[in-house]
Amino acid sequence: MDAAHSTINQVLVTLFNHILRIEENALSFPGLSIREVHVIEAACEAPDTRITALAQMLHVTTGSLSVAVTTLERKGYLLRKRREDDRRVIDILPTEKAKAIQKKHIAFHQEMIAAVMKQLTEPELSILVKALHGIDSYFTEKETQKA
Amino acid sequence: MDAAHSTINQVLVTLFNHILRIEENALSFPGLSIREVHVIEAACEAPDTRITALAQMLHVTTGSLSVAVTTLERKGYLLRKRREDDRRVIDILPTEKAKAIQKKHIAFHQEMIAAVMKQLTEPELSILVKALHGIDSYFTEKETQKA
DNA sequence: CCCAAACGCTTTGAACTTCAAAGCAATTAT
DNA sequence: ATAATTGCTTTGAAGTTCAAAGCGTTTGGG
Repeated sequence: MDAAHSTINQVLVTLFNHILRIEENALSFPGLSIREVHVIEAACEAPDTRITALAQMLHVTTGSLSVAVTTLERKGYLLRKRREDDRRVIDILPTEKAKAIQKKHIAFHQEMIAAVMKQLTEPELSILVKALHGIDSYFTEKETQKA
Repeated sequence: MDAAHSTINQVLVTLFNHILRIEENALSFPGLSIREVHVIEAACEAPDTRITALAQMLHVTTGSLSVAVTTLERKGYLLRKRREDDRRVIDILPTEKAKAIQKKHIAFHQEMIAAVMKQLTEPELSILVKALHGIDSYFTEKETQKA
């Protein structure tokens, strides 16, 4: 492969690995595993969402999520609320404690984006967005093929 | 936050999640978990590496890696080779079967990069590389702070 | 030279995560 | 009414990870 090819590959791979590990550090809270933090975040981003839907977002089975919600409820981060119009359905609600976690996550993202933008001019930024969009739509296509 | 800010955040987050899931699909082989595939890849990228060093690369304990190597050896992907000059040390070697897995991983990357490059002009590409580098160095800095 | 300390890997036991499948309660359709 | 479906929970098994203990090998101090 040619030089540009290999450069892009390199930088994408290392960046990706970096983000994975840094996010793990940024999102480590005492008494919470990474998985649990992800559940909390999903519940914050989509409050009043039922177990099944939340499980789909997180790509786990409802059984797995049910277990996770139980422990997070016990730890004081989530609440179960039975729907009155259909009492089979249970909505998940984040507590204030959960929202505090989410707030730190958002701050982490803000900081990251600010670091990116600081280094680029206006036109460079739009090229970056275009490129990332392009990559993403490629992947979206790929994924819908599989499914 | 302003529009550019939120756009970049959006596209980075969705792209990141896409890559995570797509790579899981692309790298799913019958009889191998994602973790196992990652161990195989590390062993291919750094052949003749001792257990301890490989464990550090993968960010797991030597105990965990020892277990993983045992099962991958049993499945025919890795080999243990005791060093003659220091018989405490064990190097890990990939078998041909492991290299075949790695080959598919590389092909996946090639395809991904090709998709990116196809959508951008030469100067756009260099801006992308610059931007990604910038993000990465920001993270590298962050990480060394923690450590 | 010998023995203690250090080193490198493996084993073990516990904790956690996840899933598939079975179970239970509520709703819908026949 | 009651059978089928839906939504969530429970259960049992498998996989992953870690800390700590264990075992063989090497190194260093006396």
